[in-house]
Amino acid sequence: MKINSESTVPVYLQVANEIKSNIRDKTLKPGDMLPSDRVYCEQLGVSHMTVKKAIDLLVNEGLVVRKKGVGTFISEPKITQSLFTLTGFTGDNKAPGKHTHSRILRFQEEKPSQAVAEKLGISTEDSVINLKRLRMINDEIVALEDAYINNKENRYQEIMRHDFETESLYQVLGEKCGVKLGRAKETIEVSSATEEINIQMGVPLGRPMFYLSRISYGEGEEPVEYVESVYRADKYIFSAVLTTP
Amino acid sequence: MKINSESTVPVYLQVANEIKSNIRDKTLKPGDMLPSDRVYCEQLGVSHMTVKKAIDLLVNEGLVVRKKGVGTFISEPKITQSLFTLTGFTGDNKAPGKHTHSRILRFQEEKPSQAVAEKLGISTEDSVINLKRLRMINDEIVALEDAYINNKENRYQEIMRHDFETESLYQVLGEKCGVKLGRAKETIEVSSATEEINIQMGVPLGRPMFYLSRISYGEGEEPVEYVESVYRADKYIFSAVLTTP
DNA sequence: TAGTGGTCTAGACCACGTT
DNA sequence: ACGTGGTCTAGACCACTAC
Repeated sequence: MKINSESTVPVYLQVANEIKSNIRDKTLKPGDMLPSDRVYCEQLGVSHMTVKKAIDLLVNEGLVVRKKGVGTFISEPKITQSLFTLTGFTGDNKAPGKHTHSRILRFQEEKPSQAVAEKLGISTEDSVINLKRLRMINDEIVALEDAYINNKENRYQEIMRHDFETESLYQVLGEKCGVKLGRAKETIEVSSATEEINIQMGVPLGRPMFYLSRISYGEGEEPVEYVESVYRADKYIFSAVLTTP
Repeated sequence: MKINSESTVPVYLQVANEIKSNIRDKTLKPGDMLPSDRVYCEQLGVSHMTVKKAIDLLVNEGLVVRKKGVGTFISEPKITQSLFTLTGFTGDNKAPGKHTHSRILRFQEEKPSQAVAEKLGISTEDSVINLKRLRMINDEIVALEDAYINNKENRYQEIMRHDFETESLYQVLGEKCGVKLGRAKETIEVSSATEEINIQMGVPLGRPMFYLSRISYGEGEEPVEYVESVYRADKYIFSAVLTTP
């Protein structure tokens, strides 16, 4: 447990590696608390800022989680989710000891923005249903989903009569609206948490996040929904089974 | 262009937003250089460390790129790549004014590790061909690919006779080995750049990266290759077309 | 040589959660 | 009240790049 300040390797990196090996050696388990920043300062003889930078590295790797006023903890393993399934978020996360629910942030019929209208192949005078939900697993916010359902000619008006805190959108679409989703185009990128994400999801600013964008089509190739989602990158692994045509 | 130090909004965030709006207002184009850290310090009346933290935010968002001893520059837009295509990296990035090539880091026949053998459904006594390549677009390193090809009973020995700095692995597999890839299982997660990535790809430590893992199967459902890839998250958007069975 | 970004310190103050 | 992490400073030194 020594820092070599003569080394070309930055001190904060030496500290980060030191803590990493501490984690491995002592076989700390998920949920365990680490020594505080100040303890590391004394033990390693470096400044507060340097320890902070080192631990920030581990946070961005998803190894540990910091809680203001409480401490730093070894984080839980990541969740694996299919990129696209008919069951969606709800069905995808059915497992023993794991319960999911949603908090609705917005649920209304409206006229689409130009961008949304283009994605759905409709006009800005048509109707869409906007459903914006926080997604939770075991009461922890893990994702934010902002869905726009193509409601041209009020074809899916039925949707407005459901409660999506508990019901699954895909289930209602399939069972009540008679739409089978056959195909989807999806893009995935990484960006950092915006102020809105910070407020809505409680994720610190600048933390890397998955940004997914998806257009789902019915069996007749007509666009049914356009979704923009943000997932916590420290908690998710996405999986896909791909076939070549 | 003022900083309100009384605000509950952290100064570094105000600075980051200030710079963001500067970027938008002055319509700086990709490749343009930003004012130096010290200029921002004076203009905004904040310390070096605070400006650095603000700009680090933008760097992690992929908005700007820092070059040691040179300056900070507006970054180029992201590359979109399919999650899985038969053409692979080479074919996927064929576009006017865009040329791709590879640098081979390792290319050898060997006995697989336990982990690789399991993925390919073979024994550690069988043979695999390990092909590790840096992937470049316009001479810039954008990915590192580490592929293990199932060479049980020397079925694809042919591969060793090719030069994968210029040739495409999938093309050789298809045309010379008579293997058509029919299906693939892929996982995608985000983690930060390790020391190896830092050295091999020249990406600063801790920067978020896409980590992809893929097993590709031939038409007879036998595993053909196992690949672990790392992509620069500031440069890539992945896209997929998904179908429900 | 001059300018750039990168690291580091010692100490300050804050907001937060637990006790 | 106390300990936690979060922010911020003023100044220092370094390594790198360009001229």
